Amino acid sequence: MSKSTNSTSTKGPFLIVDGHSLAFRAYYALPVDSFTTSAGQPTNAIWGFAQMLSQVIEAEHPTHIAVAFDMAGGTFRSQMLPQYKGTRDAAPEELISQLPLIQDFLNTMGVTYVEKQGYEGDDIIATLATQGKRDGYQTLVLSGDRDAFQLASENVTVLFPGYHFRELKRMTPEAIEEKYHVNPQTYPDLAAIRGEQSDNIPGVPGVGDGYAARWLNQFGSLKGIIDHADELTGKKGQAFRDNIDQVTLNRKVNALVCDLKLGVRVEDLTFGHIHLDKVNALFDQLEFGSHTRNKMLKGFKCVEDCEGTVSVAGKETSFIDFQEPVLDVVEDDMALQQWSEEHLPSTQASQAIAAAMPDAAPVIEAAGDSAHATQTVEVVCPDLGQSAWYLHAQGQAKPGAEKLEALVFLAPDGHALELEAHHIHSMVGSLQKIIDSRIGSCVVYGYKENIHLLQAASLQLPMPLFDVKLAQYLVEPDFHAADLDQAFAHMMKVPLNTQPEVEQGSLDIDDQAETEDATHNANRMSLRRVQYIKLMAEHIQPLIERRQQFNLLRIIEMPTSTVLAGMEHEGAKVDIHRLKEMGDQFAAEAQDAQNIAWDRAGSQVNLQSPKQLQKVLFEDMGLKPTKRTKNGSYSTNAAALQKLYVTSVDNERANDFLGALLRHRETNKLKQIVNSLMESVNPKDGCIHTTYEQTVAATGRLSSVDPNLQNIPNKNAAGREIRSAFIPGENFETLLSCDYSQVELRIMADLSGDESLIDAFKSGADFHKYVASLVYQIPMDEVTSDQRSHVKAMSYGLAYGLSTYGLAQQLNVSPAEADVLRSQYFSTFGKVHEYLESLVVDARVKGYTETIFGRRRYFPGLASTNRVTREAAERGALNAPIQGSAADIMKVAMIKAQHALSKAGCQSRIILQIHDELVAEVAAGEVDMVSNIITDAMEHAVELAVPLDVSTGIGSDWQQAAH
DNA sequence: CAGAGTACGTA
DNA sequence: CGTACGTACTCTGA
Repeated sequence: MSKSTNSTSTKGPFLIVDGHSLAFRAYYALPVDSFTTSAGQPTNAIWGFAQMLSQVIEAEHPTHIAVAFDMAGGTFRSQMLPQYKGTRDAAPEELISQLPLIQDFLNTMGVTYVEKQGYEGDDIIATLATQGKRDGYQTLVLSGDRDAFQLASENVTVLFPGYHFRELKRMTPEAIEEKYHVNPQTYPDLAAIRGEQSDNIPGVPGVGDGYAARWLNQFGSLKGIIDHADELTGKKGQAFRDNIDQVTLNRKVNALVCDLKLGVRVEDLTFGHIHLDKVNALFDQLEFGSHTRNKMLKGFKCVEDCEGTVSVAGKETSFIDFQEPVLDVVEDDMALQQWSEEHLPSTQASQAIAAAMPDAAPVIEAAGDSAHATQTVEVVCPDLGQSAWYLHAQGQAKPGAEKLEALVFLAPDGHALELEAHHIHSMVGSLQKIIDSRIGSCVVYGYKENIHLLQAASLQLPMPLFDVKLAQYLVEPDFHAADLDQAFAHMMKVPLNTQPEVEQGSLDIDDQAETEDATHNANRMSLRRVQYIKLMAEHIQPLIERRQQFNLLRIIEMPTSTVLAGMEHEGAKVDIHRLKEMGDQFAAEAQDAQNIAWDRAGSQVNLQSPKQLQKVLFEDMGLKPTKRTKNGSYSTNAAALQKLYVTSVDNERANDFLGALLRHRETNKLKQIVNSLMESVNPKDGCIHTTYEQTVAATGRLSSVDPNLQNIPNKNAAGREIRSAFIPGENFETLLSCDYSQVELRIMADLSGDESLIDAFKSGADFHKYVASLVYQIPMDEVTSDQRSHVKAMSYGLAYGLSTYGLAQQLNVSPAEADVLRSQYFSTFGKVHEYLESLVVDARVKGYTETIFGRRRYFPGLASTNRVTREAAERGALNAPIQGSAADIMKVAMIKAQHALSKAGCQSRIILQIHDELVAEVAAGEVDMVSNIITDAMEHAVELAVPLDVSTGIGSDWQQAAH
């Protein structure tokens, strides 16, 4: 129903769409990564466009629609303003390629689109809006271009996408006045003063909407301000006077032409005849999924005269259906038992499902038979809708501070149960029984978080059937949602925080504040979230199935969650006094360095402010800058400072300053690290409980947050000292550290099948020295340390897509020398070269890369016409399968190690993972056994063509355990 | 007060 | 002009 009924117009609404601006907004609002067909055609813009159009049609029921497009080539504006780019010409190729598809889409929708050489879509819109007004239509202009605001009037409303693309703001004259304090007619004056960054139009520097509006209201119009320019005070006034020419030009450019000859009449632009079969055919071609498609078509379907069935692959489907669950109440154990028997899948059914699922450890044994685990039998995931129940735990999942607030169950029959904390406590026994007996058919969002939450109530959560969060990570590793709600919004392509039961709610700008009490609200959220999990699970399960990633999910990711949850829960013990000592010492050194720096600088510069440092170094001291930052300013990073330091020996004051600054940088950083570690120590147990993020790193690695224990200094002696604060826990004796040597290179050797490299690893000799002797064709004992380190850098650079330029810079040699090294290297290891090239080629063909366990990462950037973008994607495609396979292998090793430790009845446990290193705390008398178990698990996580080498060390702290 | 920019720690 | 991360700090503009 139209919301703009307070007008004298009776016809319409007439919807005018700024095609290009909308496509542009959609393109940048939606990740192109997740919207690309298997043939590499990006579809994010068309999807967003269609989605937005559908939403507006559903909400506004327009009777007439026109879509205006820019045409390629300049306009009269680009002639007036040289830096003005016709927005279309400035668009990225990935967007341009979608414009014809958008027009195809409009054709299938029976929507007319209009373009005119030499003019922009804006002018067409202005002309149509003028015609609509003249002919008595209630008119809506859908545009992300603020220039359209000048068209707003009693009968013309501009629909403007907000920060979130799908949130439309109704820009009526009143709304414009409220936001900008000027009327629509004056808006172009304001825009001319302020400028328009997106169109590359500079305004008056330092003057924003506020000042512009103040002046406009004081003098009535831009012309008025110019006439009284002398009266403007302050810096901003002067800035205005300095830029009058620019502003005048801006005003000419942003005036819209409203009397074009378009050859169409509004009455001919009727909307209503949709070619549904063609829409479906196009959407098939674009590989739009069923949920998203139906959601989108829902809007179009409500149009009268529209016949046909919305179908996907010939199958009748329904729209996203938020069926309200039946919320039951149980007060005691008995009722709970009864409820579970009545509504949850039977124990037998759950166990049958569980029986069909392999145990993690044995399957990994099977997978370990071959590096190419994708060839092992793929376990099939049962259809979730029929046989699964859903569990959602609400509360705080931070390790060491876990708190369970509520548990929500959703049964396959639509019955739901919500238990609050006090209930849970009194029913722990029966709850555990229910969970244990039916875990085989349970679906969760975030297994690891759920383990923590349930543990807070003394409940133990065995491995469920399916984890939506991990599944989503496997399907779209480059996307990371902050929470369940965001994940839902993203996966289902619906606006965030929209009440599912309220239709068309997303177009309201005046949200009514919820006045219900907090508890009730929290309950409603929990209930909604468990529904979200169900909908997401049903959406994502077929995708996992189609990609054959259920094994990866079941035998690697989910068991990894178990291991990580344990590590996080136990934490790593630290010597707090030792930390305090070090912190004080670093603080004193930093202070000392700062005093010297301040003395030499002659002022109290903030040494942590690059901006202030630039002034001191390059202005006051007159040093010659070396490197620029990407922003154009002069870099003050360590590398740049080091160079300055070396070249300023004759300038004592500057030299002293730089030396002190470098020292301050280093010690201050260490001070920060120590401080943050101290703040993270849990006072209850003296341990640091990090959180390992299992769904963040796009390659499949883990990351560590709050605090990050994967970047504790290790390169310099001073920093490495911090590791000595990590000690065994109370009932443990020593720390054991095991790390892989050159895993990534070994993976490359295996996957490339390069005999020379394989032999290099099999030889067991000093690897880099051995490789150097091959590359330089000299005996091993003649390899110089320079040669060894150059070859070492080359080897490591391989997996990063290192350029010869970068190599040269790192080795401090000429690019020519680096080039020679590279060709020598590749002629020695020809298959490695071929393999690396093939990674990129394959990724270009398939659109994604794959690790040895079938973990994918998509690279839409490979098809980009932008060199920087494309080459970055190429390096990513080179690196992802290698880094990712190493991550897979480490995960398998962790699972195996933990399995073996518990099987052997060891008390010892893994406490840290740093990508290629595991740290364990070892109980008395277990050193040899644990060392063997972990080493074995790591060495035999998979069998490659080369051995996996693990080096180990023990000590009374982490530093000593290093080797 | 959030976000961009810069810098820097790890594998 | 080297991949993958997380954190701390400053400065700026809504």
